[in-house]
Parts: sequence; structure tokens; C-alpha cells
Amino acid sequence: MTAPERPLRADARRNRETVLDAAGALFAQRGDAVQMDEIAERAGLGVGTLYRHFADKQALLAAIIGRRFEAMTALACAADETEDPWTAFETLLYGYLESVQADAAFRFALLGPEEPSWNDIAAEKADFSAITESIVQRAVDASRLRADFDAHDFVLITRGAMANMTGAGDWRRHVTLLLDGIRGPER
Amino acid sequence: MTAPERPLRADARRNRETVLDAAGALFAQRGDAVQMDEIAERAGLGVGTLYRHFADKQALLAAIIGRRFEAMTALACAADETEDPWTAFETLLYGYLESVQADAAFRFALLGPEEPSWNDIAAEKADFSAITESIVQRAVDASRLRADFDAHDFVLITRGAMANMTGAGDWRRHVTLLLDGIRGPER
DNA sequence: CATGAACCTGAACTCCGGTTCCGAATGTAA
DNA sequence: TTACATTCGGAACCGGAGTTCAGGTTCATG
Repeated sequence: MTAPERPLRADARRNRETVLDAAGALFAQRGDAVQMDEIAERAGLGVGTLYRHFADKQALLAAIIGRRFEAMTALACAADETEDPWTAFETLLYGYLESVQADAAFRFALLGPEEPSWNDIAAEKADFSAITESIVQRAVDASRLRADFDAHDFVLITRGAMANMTGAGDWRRHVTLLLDGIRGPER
Repeated sequence: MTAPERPLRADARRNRETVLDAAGALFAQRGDAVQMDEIAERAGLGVGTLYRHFADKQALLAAIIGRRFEAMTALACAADETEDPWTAFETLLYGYLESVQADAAFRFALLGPEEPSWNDIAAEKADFSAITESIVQRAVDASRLRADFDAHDFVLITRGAMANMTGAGDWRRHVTLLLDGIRGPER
């Protein structure tokens, strides 16, 4: 498949990291609205260098998203450590949402439609999904989540919360409503 | 304030409607991704004509959104007619979401950040909010909605559902979870 | 019917941002 | 230290999409 490919030159490897860091910070702040020139400037490099390391803007964005998914997986693993199934679930849910809140690019990527460039991130995504599924299952088995709750529902409530990340503490309220339901005592 | 301004010429008034219809259909289908040339073509007019009636693309979009809000207000009024507070609420909620589902432009407008061009739509928006508030209040007073539920929560759950309008029946499931909560029987 | 204002057309213009490209610079191996 | 492949820099390029405008057309009025 892939050629033997000799390792990157020292400076190249260093620059690659620099680009990733600069892009990560800017994308997190303003989503994909940031332009290549800005990233280059922030990284202290020329635009040409960005294109040496990434085919195009989408590829760069995809790389960043991939990174985030890895971080999310780590977070989910940590949550899965805790004994109590419900605590594990809550830890995952809130940890995930708090992270997402700080990253506009990740948010848009998750809310928007599937991009073709997401393809080579499938692995990272799958890893995260697997752990999520396990945590959800534990909570269901312990009857702390409704019996028909599944991993896809996690995505649903997660997206719902993300859509409410414009104003102040809106998304937390949204999660609260989700946890307890919106009905009143009267049947 | 506004000049006396003589009425539009007959053909101009007709064309204005044509533009609004064409733009409405296209925006509903593909959001603001449609381009001015497409709208002109669909309307069977030149691009220049669009600009005779609307300052720029944003203004045109705003006009369309305004129209939708009026339709939503009508829908809400109808819902407010029904006796039972809960039925009224459900009618509003589902009616609103079904309409929104069919209109990408409206959806993006509601999910995205406030645009400056939304200013001259404030009235239509306010009308809708007023009726919504009344319906919500009735349901709360009848204890069919939790006591701390307010109009802003309606916006929250509405946005949550909209964020889940990509796949099949996802948003309905999301609303179900919202209605009943996601917890299981175990405390 | 004549006159002029309002209106329409659509090719051309402009701006913006992603992408390219080649000479210069730098790292690496002999 | 020399030689060369790799990498970098950033001005120039390019295509796409909103907007303009000069000239022709249509409606309304006397």
C-alpha cells in the first residue's frame, strides 16, 4: 500500500507540529472560518509549508478533528474506569460536552453533514464510539438509563446540547431537561 | 420616517412575488448555499432584477425568513385555539418542527448566530414568541409541563431537535427523550 | 399616441480566499 | 566540506460568487 518512505527531515517534523498547533487553536476558536494565511502567520511559516504537509484545507481540518477524537477517547476511557455506571455516564457526558464547548471546529464538524475528508478519521471515531457504547450499556444494565437507550441516543442528546452552545448556560439546562423530562406532575 | 413613495408598477410587484417564491423554494431546499444566479434563473428574470428589489443576498434571505415566521405565527395561533393545554402545546411543538424540517434556510437561520440583517424581522419574531409564551404558560399552569418550564426552554428543545434533523426520524426520538427523560427506573 | 420615468437584462467587474510554483534556504549523507 | 534532495517562502494565480451598470424595454400618464 504505502511506500517505505524515509522519515521526515527534522525541521519538517517540527514544522508539522507547529502547523497543527496553530491550526488547532484557530479552528477551535472560530471554526473553519479561519483562512490559511492566518494559520501560516500564527505558525510563523509560509502558506506553501501548510500545503507541503496537508493536501488542502479540508485535510488539515480533518487532521485536527482526528486529534480531538483521540482526546475524547482518552476522556471516555478515564470515565469508564469509575465503578458506578451512572457516574461513569455523567462523567462522559459532561466531560465530552465541556470539551466540545471549547472547540468550534469540532462542534461544526459534528453538527454539519458528513464530509468526504472524514474518511481517514474513521478509526479514531470508531474507537470513541466503542467506549461510549460500553459506558452506555453499563448504565442501561444497571437501570440507570431507560431500557431502550442506546449509543445513538447519546449522539442525539449530544447534538442537541451542542446546538444550544450559543448563549450562556443554555446547554446545561438542555441536558437537565433531557435527564428529567419536561412533563409536569399532572398526567 | 419613510417617504410617501408611490406604489410599485404592476410588473414590478408581480416580479417581486416571483422572486420571493423562487428564493423561498430554493432556500428551503438548500439553505443559503444557493446562489443569486440560480434564483434569477428559476424566477425567469435577470440577476439585476433581484437587486432592484433587495439590497443584497442577506436582505433577500431575511425577507424569506420573515415570511416563514408569519406562517409559524399562524400555526401557533391555530394551536392556541384548542382547549386542552397539553394538546395545544404538542400541536405547536410538532407543527413547528415539521415545518422547520422542510425548510433548510429557516433551520440554519435559527441554529446559526444572530445576523445583523435579522433586525427588520424583529416584529415577526416577537409575534411568534408572544403566542408561544402563552401556550407554554397554559401548559405550565395546568401542570402538564414542569413548573420551571418557560418560553426559552421551548427554544432550547426546538434547537435540540433541529440539530437532529439529518438522519431519518432522529428528531422525533430526540423529542421523545425530552418529553419523558432518559433516566431508568433505578434511582 | 407620445413622452418619460420606472423597470429589466446579463455581461462584465470586483473581491476574496484557496492553491500553486519556483527560486532560495536548510538539513543530511558521504 | 561538498553535493544534493528536501523543505520553505510568499507573491502570483485562479475560480467562484456577489454585485454593478449602461443600454434596451415596458408600463403609466396626459
